[in-house]
Amino acid sequence: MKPASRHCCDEKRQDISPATDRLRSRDHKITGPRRAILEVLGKHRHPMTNKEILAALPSAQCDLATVYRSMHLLLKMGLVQKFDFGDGTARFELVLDKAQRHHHHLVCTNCAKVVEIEECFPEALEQKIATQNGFRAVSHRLEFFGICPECHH
Amino acid sequence: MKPASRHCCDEKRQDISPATDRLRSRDHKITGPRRAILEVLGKHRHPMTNKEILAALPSAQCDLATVYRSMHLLLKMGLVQKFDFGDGTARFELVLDKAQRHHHHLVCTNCAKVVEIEECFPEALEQKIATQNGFRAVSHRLEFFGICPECHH
DNA sequence: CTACATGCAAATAGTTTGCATCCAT
DNA sequence: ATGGATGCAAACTATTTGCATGTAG
Repeated sequence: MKPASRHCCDEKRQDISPATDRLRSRDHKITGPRRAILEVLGKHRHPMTNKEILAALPSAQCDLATVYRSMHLLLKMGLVQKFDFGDGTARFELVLDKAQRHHHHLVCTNCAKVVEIEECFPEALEQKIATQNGFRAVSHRLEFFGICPECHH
Repeated sequence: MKPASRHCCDEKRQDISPATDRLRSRDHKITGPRRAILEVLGKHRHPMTNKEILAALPSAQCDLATVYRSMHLLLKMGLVQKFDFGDGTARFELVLDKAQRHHHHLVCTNCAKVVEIEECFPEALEQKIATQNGFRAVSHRLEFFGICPECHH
């Protein structure tokens, strides 16, 4: 995945107040970096790496370590979802409502274009896998890869 | 995933000659390290990290870099399959016959026990996802996570 | 005021690579 | 003999952490 992911640049940006409210309610401070990071995530609604988030931050910016720490916090609070496209770099997406909580992606292995996928691994099948093996609290990690329309001549 | 993955130690070890034959046929040398690595993979039939492979090598061993280079080669030759359990470390499994080519795993997030899963994402559904988005050559990466029987008291 | 958050730099961990030497063919 | 393979060390990338300082509440 060489080029930075392509997004159909940033439609509907989200209101991040539900996120800041949640942070405040659990005694976390709403600092400049945190607010800026949430705004970036609310604006770019695609999986972003920590470096991409940092680069998208308005002028002043903050330290990369702060982005990492913020993502840890947001992840623990359930405010972002973490994705793994198999290239050794974590990506994050803001989660503000239940609806968008669990979903997957279709990634172009040539240009890194990302499409959000609503289909999911069949619940009944997952349940069967869990039961057959005596596992509890089973979840899955699923991403699709292929060549996008624009990349096959 | 703190502890090293637990395996129900190493049943049926596989004959690796199909692999060495294939390497030779494509003008790759069968060196000591390569043979040893293939034997380790044939013996431990579970996803192994490069470090685990190195550690499992008989006495003399070789350099970690050689393990990495060997896995690249074996992957390119289609002789191993690469898995990503989301902990930032690649894992590999020997692939000697078509049957075992594509499969998934159920991983205990507590003790790292790994169970091989035969179920797969429904082909028709994947095809639909590909078509709907105009993608070609679509594949998927899928792993299951949960708590194994021995880890829930 | 005070605990939590941040910046900075150093430390980790996984993986890759340059280069001189070695060895399978 | 000879080009690919290896060992060793250094380089890289992503991520984490210690510590002194800064600031939200």
